[in-house]
Amino acid sequence: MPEATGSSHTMRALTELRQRILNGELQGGTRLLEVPLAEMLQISRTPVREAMSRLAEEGLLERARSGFVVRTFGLDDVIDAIELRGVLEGTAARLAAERGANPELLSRITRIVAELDECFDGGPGDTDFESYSRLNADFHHVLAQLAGSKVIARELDRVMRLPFASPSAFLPDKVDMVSRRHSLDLAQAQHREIVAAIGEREGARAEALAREHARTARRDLEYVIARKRSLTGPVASIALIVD
Amino acid sequence: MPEATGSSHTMRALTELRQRILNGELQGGTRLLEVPLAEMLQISRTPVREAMSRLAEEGLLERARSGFVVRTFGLDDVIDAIELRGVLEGTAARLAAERGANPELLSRITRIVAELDECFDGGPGDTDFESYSRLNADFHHVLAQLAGSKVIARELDRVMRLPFASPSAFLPDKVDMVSRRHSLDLAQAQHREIVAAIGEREGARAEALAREHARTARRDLEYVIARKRSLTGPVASIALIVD
DNA sequence: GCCGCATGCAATGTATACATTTTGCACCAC
DNA sequence: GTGGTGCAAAATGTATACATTGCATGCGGC
Repeated sequence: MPEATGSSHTMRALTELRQRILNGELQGGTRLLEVPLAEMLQISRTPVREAMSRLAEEGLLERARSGFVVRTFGLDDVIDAIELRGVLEGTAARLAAERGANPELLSRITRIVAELDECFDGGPGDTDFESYSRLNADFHHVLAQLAGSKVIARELDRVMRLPFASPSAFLPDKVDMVSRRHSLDLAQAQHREIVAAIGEREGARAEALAREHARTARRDLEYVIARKRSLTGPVASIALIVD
Repeated sequence: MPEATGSSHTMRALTELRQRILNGELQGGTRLLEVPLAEMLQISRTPVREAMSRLAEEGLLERARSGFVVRTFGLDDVIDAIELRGVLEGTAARLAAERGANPELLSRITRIVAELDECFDGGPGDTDFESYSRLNADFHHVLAQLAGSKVIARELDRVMRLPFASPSAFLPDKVDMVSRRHSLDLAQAQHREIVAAIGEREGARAEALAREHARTARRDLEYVIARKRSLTGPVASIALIVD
């Protein structure tokens, strides 16, 4: 039985299309036609369809009456997606606190928070952005699982897979590190508080903290927009659309 | 250009497979093989794949390393899905209140609540269950849109499409109407309160009420389980698995 | 001039042949 | 007995030919 999830041509089509959508080459509202895409990628229509189907599942495309259309994201949608992530993470945190979190996961997330601290240890101007970004993603991934609910974790993963709703989408990077270090400090303090609230089984507090944490991401987004600074990551085009 | 969304063979496969999953003929964990399904449905593998892809999008199937597997739902998952619906509806209600709901939608949902009242007018034992169920679905559908957020509405629709998370899944039906009339009365009172809170722009209250409303659905579910009464609707098998 | 139908084109739906790959099973070596 | 390796078969990945369908365009009648 071959891999149904990641065949070579399908995977390439998936990767290429995703990239072209995220970098703005395929703008929102664009209708995707099988034949031209197949010719462009030098493959047959079949893997193109398969790839488009998966991108619809990811939320980057939507099915039209016929075929697929690139989903349109405006500033409102980006803000709502961040809000939604906050709500879902709040729910995950609350349920984890109420039901009692898996001890192994709880110690794992505690360790992640400690490792996040270490990213600042190199010195004030020597923050390890790459490590921070990766560990931050780990934190949110473990948080999604902490409620012990497949349903919650699944939907949270879905929402976080939208690139502009990802926990690291608008993180202050090296360029901003000096002026916006306080944002990272705040976020890290929130990480600690969320884990503490879950450990102390204070559900309501854990939920409120997780929501507030997402609002930090929103403030980072607003900073990016205010500065009209183009992003470097996969969210580049979104930031432009948003602008 | 033909219809990409609802071709005959694909649609038939979609309908048949969905039904066989929901009625338990295809149990959770079952691996779906293209060739046997194509033979069973007397069509080729292509529309079978298309249908399975859409069922994965609906959340009834999940992609395995190879092919698709029927998603497993236990009692925990059903409860979590209802909780999730409550959280999302709470968010929709809160945002609608905070941002100001679309007046047209607000009057529409107000009217739906009034029409729900009329379902009881026929007399104590003459409640129109069909109408109530339909109007109840309408209420929740409009509520999903009331926040004016495509992102929220989309995710809410996704969750509600899971048959056991639908607002009408465990509604007391004719059989229970006498003994469980109070459940419908409570739900209807909550409908009114939610709309009122949104109209009065009390976000936190609207959110809390919507969450509480979902817990009514959870109590209905628990009643069904406690009575070990098999359901008649599309959720029949789920209720059995749950049991 | 306008309405309506027919026709052609374009795009996706469907079927099927073939390629690729995974996986289960058996056999052999250790 | 256990583990690994290889082979075979089954299942999906891929390509492509053909069917179907919806839309646009143009012509003809009214």
